[in-house]
Amino acid sequence: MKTDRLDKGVRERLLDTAEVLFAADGYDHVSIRDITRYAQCNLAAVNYYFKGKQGLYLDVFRHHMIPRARRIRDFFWKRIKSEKKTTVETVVRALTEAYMHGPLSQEEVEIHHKLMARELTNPTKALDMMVEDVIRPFVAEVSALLRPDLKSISDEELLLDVISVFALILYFTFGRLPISKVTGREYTDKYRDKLVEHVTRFSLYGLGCNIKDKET
Amino acid sequence: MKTDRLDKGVRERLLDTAEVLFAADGYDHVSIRDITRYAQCNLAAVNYYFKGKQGLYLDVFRHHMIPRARRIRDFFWKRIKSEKKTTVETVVRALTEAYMHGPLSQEEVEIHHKLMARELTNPTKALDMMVEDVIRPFVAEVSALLRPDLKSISDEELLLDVISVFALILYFTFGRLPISKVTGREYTDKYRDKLVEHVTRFSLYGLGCNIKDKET
DNA sequence: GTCTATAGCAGGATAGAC
DNA sequence: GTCTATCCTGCTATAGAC
Repeated sequence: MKTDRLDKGVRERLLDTAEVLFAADGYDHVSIRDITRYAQCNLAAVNYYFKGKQGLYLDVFRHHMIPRARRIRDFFWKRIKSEKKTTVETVVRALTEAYMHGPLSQEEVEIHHKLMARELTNPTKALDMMVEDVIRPFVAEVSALLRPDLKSISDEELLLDVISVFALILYFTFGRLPISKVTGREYTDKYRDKLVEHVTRFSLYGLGCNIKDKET
Repeated sequence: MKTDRLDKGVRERLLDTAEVLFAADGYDHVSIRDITRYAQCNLAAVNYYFKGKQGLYLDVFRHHMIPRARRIRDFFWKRIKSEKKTTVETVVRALTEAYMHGPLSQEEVEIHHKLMARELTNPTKALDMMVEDVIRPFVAEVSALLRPDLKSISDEELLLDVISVFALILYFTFGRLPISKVTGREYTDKYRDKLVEHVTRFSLYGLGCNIKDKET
C-alpha cells in the first residue's frame, strides 16, 4: 500500500491513505487533517470528492474492501475448480489457504481484517454492505459445496458448521494480537503455516470428518 | 445494570454507568459529559475520583471486568469439581456453558464481550491486564485439565486446540450481530441452546474426540 | 467533597478566492 | 478543481467558589 504516489490522482490517494489510517487507528482517531496530510492534498478535498469523512469511509469499503473480499472468493473458486473432486477436505483447506496464503499480501490481510474487526464492534452501514455483497453469498456457496458430503445434518446445522469454520479462520487471522500474547509466539511465516494446518485439521474434525494423513 | 441508584455513591455509579456506555458506544463516542449526566453527578467527579477519563476506563476493567471474568472461571471450576471424572467432554461442555449459560446475566454477557471485543481491536493497557490476570491463567488451567486425555499431541498443539475452543465460544457469543445477519435468526434463548450444543459438538470433534450421543 | 465556569484545544465542515 | 481562512461545535481538564 505504499503506492500513494502523486501520479495516482487525489481521489485514489485519498482512498488508499484513508484505508491504511482507518485500519491502523480506527475511524475516530483519524482526522481528515491526518488523511489529507498523508495523501498530500488539501483538507477540503475530502469534502469535495466524498461529501465528508463518513462518505470517504464508505467509499473505502465500496472500492477496496469489497473487491478485495471478492479476490479471496475468486482465489478459493479457482482452487476448487482445479481439483478433480471436491471433498470436505479440499473445501476446508482451500478456504483456509485463501485467507492465510491467498491472493492478498500480508499487509492487505492486516488492513482488511482490522477494518472488518472494527466494523464488527462498531457496526455501520459498511458492515451491511459487506454482509450483503460478500459474506452471505460466500457462506451460501461454501454451504452448497459441502452439502453433498454432509447429508445427515440439517440446513441449519450445516450453516452453523460453515460459520464455525469461518470463525476459526478469522479468529486466527485477525486475533493475532491476543494469540501472540497467550502463546508467546510471533506470527512468522513458519508459524502461520502451522496455524493453517491446525485450523484445517480442527475444522475437518469439527465437521465430523476424518482427515487423511498428509505430510505437513 | 439498572442499579445506578443514587444510594450507591458517586464512585460506584460512575463505574456502573461508564461500563454500560463504553460497551454500547465505545470509548471515543462516550464523553464524560454523557457519563456524568447518566450517573447523575457532576462533570468534575470523573477527574476527582479517577484522574480523568482514561483512569475511569481502566478502573472499569479493574473493578468490573476482571472480577466478572473470574466469576466465569469459578463457575467453570465448581462444575468441573462436581463431576466424578473429567473427560474432554465434561471440560468442553462446562466451558461452553460457563460462557453461555453461566453466572452472568444476558446483559452482563453483552457488556463484557462488547468491551472485550473493543479491546481486541483497540488494544490498551486494559487488554494486558485481562490477558495477564485472567485469560492466560485460564487457558493454562484448561490446557492442564485436557492434557491427560490428549496425550498424543504436543504442548503447542494442545494450546492451539484450547485457543480454538475459546475462539468458537467467543465468536458465537460476541459475534451475534453478523451471525444473526447471516443466519437470519435472532439470539433467542432457544437458539442459544442450539448454539451451545453446536459449539460443544464442533469443539469435541475438533479436538479429535467422539462425543457420546446425548439427547438435546 | 461537590459544583460552576471556563480555559484551551481539536475536529468537521464550508465559503469563497484563484 | 484546488486551496486558504474561518466558523462552529464538542471535548477534556482544571481553577476556584461554596
